[in-house]
Amino acid sequence: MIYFVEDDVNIRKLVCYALSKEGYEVKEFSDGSDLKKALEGNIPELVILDIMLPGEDGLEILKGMRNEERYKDIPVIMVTAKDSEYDIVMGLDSGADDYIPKPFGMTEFIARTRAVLRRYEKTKSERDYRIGSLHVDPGKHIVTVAGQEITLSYKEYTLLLALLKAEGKVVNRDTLLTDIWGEFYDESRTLDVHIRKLRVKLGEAGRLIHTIKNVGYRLGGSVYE
Amino acid sequence: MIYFVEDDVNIRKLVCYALSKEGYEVKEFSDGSDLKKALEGNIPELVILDIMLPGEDGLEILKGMRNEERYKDIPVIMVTAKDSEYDIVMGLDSGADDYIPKPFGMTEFIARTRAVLRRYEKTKSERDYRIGSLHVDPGKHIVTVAGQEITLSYKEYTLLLALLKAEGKVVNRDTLLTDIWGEFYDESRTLDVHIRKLRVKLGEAGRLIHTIKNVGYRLGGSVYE
DNA sequence: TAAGAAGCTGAGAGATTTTTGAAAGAAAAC
DNA sequence: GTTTTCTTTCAAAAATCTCTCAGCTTCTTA
Repeated sequence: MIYFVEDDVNIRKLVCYALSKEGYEVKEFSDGSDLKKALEGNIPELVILDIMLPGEDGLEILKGMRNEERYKDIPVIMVTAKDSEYDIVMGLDSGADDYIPKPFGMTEFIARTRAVLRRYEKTKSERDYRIGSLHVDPGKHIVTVAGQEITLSYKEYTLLLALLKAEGKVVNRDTLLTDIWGEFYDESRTLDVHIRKLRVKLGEAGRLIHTIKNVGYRLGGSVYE
Repeated sequence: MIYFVEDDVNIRKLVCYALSKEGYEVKEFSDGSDLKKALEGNIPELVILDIMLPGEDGLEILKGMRNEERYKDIPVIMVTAKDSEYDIVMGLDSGADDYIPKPFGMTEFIARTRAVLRRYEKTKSERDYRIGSLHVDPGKHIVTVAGQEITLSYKEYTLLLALLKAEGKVVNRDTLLTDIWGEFYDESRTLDVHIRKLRVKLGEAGRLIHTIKNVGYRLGGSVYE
């Protein structure tokens, strides 16, 4: 799913048409506040942002996104008529993944979109995780230990996935807390309790979760795992 | 290290100057065959390729790189005077990470370079340290000596990392004290005690930690280490 | 070679951090 | 509206870490 933010109706329709003809699903927005509402519901694979917008401009929206844990990995392409170098530099430095100056040809537009998505796919790749006897299929939402299906609650599952995504690297307590609980819980034992439940439910695979005192937790990654 | 391939001497010098002033190390090449030789010796962090080149052109070089396992993850920026859409599309579709049309301003050039490198850094994992039989993976927080995993406490680990980061250079007692403990501990034996624990836990690799009396400690860096 | 300085060592008290079991509070299912 | 399940809190217990102390060793130099 691609989110496209642009106030000019003609351009919007044109681009959406072209993108969907290429097989992409697109949702269009005319300003930043609409986009924000939509982001709360769903995380798109790519956001294409006009810099010149009524209300909050594209750069500000971008900066806002880069500061929020949930949104900061979404690739963003900036589009604008102001093709002064200054804007390009600002956009790239604020963390845009690419920059397309108006007027643009549709072919170039599509190509850049595809390039950014390709780059993104390379890191993400939706696949199963297998570590020891643990097997998780994120697509199907199924967790298995030694062939036995395990039922996890929502938080437990989210936590497990957060650890899996790190691929054997340590995940900070804070990172987990803010990613899963949203930075409110500071001094609470909530995380520990959930880790424990996970360990228990995972049975023999529970030992894959390592505590790194004063830092966080790590799933797998040891020499023999 | 950035590899920059461009046949026009003036542009080459200009860009190299600008990049090195930004703190990047740059090696310049006037054609593809020179680049290829260099690639065999070293993997750079980024290759910047002119499309128009004597001999093999930039697009072909890029395709060649993308087909070789060793080279296919190196980020590539294409540069060219032909800014027809066709070239852009071709460049991006062959797997270029960005595209800069000539004539370009230096600021934009640098910004795009920085953006691509930043993106790349994000995927590239932190480097491991290997000295003798000691192996430290900072991402996983795992320390191994001769293949055996070693458990270190937080302070021990932090101390080890501080020594490793110095890459064989001596680290002052004071530096260690202030970096790890925060400048309060002046006359205490705390540091000595932790060094000792490290040495003991590291076993045979413990001898890598050298005491430099009156100065501090050094990890590795001796002729045969 | 003796005295002083700097670093090493083993033990252990005190502090910190994590784990745990139980239970209250919320949310979802019935 | 009640039951069930999930989530969070709480406080005690366990595990582990950190730092200090005091005697010992090694090195330096006068």
